[in-house]
Amino acid sequence: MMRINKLTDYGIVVMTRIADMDQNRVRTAREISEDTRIPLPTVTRLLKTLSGNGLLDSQRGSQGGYSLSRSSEDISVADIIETFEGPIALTECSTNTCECSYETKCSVEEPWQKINDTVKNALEGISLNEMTGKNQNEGLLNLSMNYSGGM
Amino acid sequence: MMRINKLTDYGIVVMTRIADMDQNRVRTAREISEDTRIPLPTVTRLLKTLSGNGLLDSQRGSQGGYSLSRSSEDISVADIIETFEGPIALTECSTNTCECSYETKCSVEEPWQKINDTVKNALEGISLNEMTGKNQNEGLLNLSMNYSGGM
DNA sequence: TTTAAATAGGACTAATTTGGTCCAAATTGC
DNA sequence: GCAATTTGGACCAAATTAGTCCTATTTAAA
Repeated sequence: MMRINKLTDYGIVVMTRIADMDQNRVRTAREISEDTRIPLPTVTRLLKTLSGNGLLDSQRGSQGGYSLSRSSEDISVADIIETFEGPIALTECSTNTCECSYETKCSVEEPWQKINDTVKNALEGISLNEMTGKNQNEGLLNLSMNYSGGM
Repeated sequence: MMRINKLTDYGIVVMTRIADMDQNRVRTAREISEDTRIPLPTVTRLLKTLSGNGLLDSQRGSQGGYSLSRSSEDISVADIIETFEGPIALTECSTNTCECSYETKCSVEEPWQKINDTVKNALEGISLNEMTGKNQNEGLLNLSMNYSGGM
């Protein structure tokens, strides 16, 4: 059903949660696990991935924890997805130099590029801040898609 | 990597191939397999799915085969994807009545709706005709995305 | 009326990916 | 030194996906 992975989904939940909380204090994996009810080992892994990719800052040791590496306005949904799934691309064709096994595929390559770009733009346009509860029901998420193609 | 499934990808290749060919004659699974180099059993299955979902017309028996059920301008990439993967939705949350296991997830639901709509619109905007070799390099695929959101 | 060429439907298996857990090491503050 | 954390990586179980195969049905033509 053309899904993002469950872990990516959790990743967004976790990031949203961190963005929602007081920014003056780091959050431990345990706290986030309790808040979100996602099992601790899984949260641990999510946080490691997120900090490894620079979306979170981490502080080790006692009193350590995680915090956003930059403002929630400056983190996009695309950033989070790419952290877990690599470059946003619906087909293999569009990522690397296409090694299509079946010849016809390649005639299809260019349209796919554009499709992917569109999807990517859409996801880059949503900031983490917009995912938080802070600005609910204010119609802040105002996404439109103009298609002016056809023959 | 947020992919569509391989079979869906093949499905698009197969549809593109059929659209590319002479429309006055039906095509057999065997022919399409030879053209695309996708193994016959797999092609067979793809074609069954595509005709079962109304994207192809099928004619049984000797001299039978498959043909587009409507003009290639009237078949979108979204149609093909949905045939293989069901409704286009990046998260489970957005398909059915959300049964989120983790409470925070739901605050995230509405933004996801919009994200999904955007992706869906993008894919509905690409016709099968535009995927064919018929109109290469004519800049026919003119997709743009306007994001007018933010705080 | 028989036969050959097709599609239709569904069961089944193998391969791959994903989700989730766990352990040992390194770091830090008290 | 000790306790609380993150870090890194290995590992297994579960779920999904890809691919194959078999049998029935339909149709055109010899």
